[in-house]
Amino acid sequence: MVQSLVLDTRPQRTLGKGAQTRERILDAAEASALDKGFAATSIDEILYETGLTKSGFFYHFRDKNDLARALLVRFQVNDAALFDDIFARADDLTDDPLHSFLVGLKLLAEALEAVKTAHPGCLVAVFVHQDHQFDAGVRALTVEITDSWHSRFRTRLDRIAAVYPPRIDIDFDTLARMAGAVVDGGIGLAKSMSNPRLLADQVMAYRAFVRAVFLGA
Amino acid sequence: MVQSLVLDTRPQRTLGKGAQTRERILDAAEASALDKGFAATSIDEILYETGLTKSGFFYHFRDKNDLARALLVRFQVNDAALFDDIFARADDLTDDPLHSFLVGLKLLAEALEAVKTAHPGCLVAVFVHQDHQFDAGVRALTVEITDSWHSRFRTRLDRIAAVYPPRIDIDFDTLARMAGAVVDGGIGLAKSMSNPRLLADQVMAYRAFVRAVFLGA
DNA sequence: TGTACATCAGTGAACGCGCGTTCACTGATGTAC
DNA sequence: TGTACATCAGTGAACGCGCGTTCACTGATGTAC
Repeated sequence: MVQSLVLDTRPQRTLGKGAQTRERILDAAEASALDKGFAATSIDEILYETGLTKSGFFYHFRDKNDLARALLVRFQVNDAALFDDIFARADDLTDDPLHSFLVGLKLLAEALEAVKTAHPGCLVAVFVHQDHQFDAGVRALTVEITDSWHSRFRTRLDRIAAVYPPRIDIDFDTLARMAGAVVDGGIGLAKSMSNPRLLADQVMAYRAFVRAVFLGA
Repeated sequence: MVQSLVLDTRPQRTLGKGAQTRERILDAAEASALDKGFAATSIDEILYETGLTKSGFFYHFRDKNDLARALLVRFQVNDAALFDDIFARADDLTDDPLHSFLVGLKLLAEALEAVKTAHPGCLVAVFVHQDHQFDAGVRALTVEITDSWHSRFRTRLDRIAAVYPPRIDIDFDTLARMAGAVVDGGIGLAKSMSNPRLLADQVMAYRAFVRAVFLGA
């Protein structure tokens, strides 16, 4: 499914006081949720991190479910920005859709490996694995994020196939979704083995597969 | 990381009364943990499913962490049995290590798709994403399970390479771990999209990659 | 075969703490006239 | 420019429920002699 891409989510400086506090709450909640899951992330803990009082928290979020939704919305926005940024840089380097995609995957692998925190994790994965404690709005968001990854990759694959006829018989929807699955699985792998390198390796393995599909072995 | 393979974990009939109750507790806990995470799985809920009283539960498990450990131990055993079973069947069909592996992956894809529950999920993934609320014993178990998957696949890949020189430049450790990553990511994907087919598709995509590595595109 | 005792597999009631949530209130900042 | 009022961004205290855990006790089964 869809992936971490732990981003720099520090609040922009143009935000007002309230919005800044809100971002600080989200930062603390995200860190804790990635570390031990959202259910185990208590509001008290967030208050300790942010120095707020309980009522201060509830001024910004109606309830804990509202916090979950806000976390995913922010992730969605930042995630999309990172993706677009990386592949725009790749497009600048070459006009060839295949080579641009391969460059983009390499940049993605580097970005994921460079993530500072020892345990990068995928917010969406965290929520998916704790599915049924959230309301429909939260669940719909995880689907939306997953879908947007899929369609971005799918579009790129179609553009490549127009130039390079595929050498391997594989459904493009599956190949597109595999990117998300590999990143997600790679995050879990890197997390459980405490080795961020393993995530980058998985992305590069996916890249090798895409290369083989369009260029042959 | 390592993967679901939701197995048939019904208690064997040779178990004594106490052991049977223990299995029933584990069944209920596993189902709930896969659905909404282990932290959100309350003991009360397990009691409701099993018809026990609270003290009945604590007769079998010292505390909740003890339950977590038991869940992973049982998963580890059943998971290994399923793996061995599937690849033994594949070995019966052919002596060629590559074709046996490809058959095994196909059987694995089928087994994963056939899982009855609408939301198959990976126990290990659930625990990895809730890492830091458990003691060191539980964390060590997730590493152990992940490692055993890796070494099983790695062994098979080495045996294949002795016969089929690889056509694609890829590290075998990474390729071996990719199996777990793809299954894990595929489970998340299937879960968030409510479509078990997506998991089987991912396993088959991995299979296509392995084929390309050793047979070319 | 009967009796004594030990272990197994629980019951029932209570406890206290932490959790998410509410509510009445408040000082600082912004806006209208 | 001063005053009135509204909104923003919170505070402080309390509440009640559910959670994991404990403890004294018990009926059924197994084992020794």
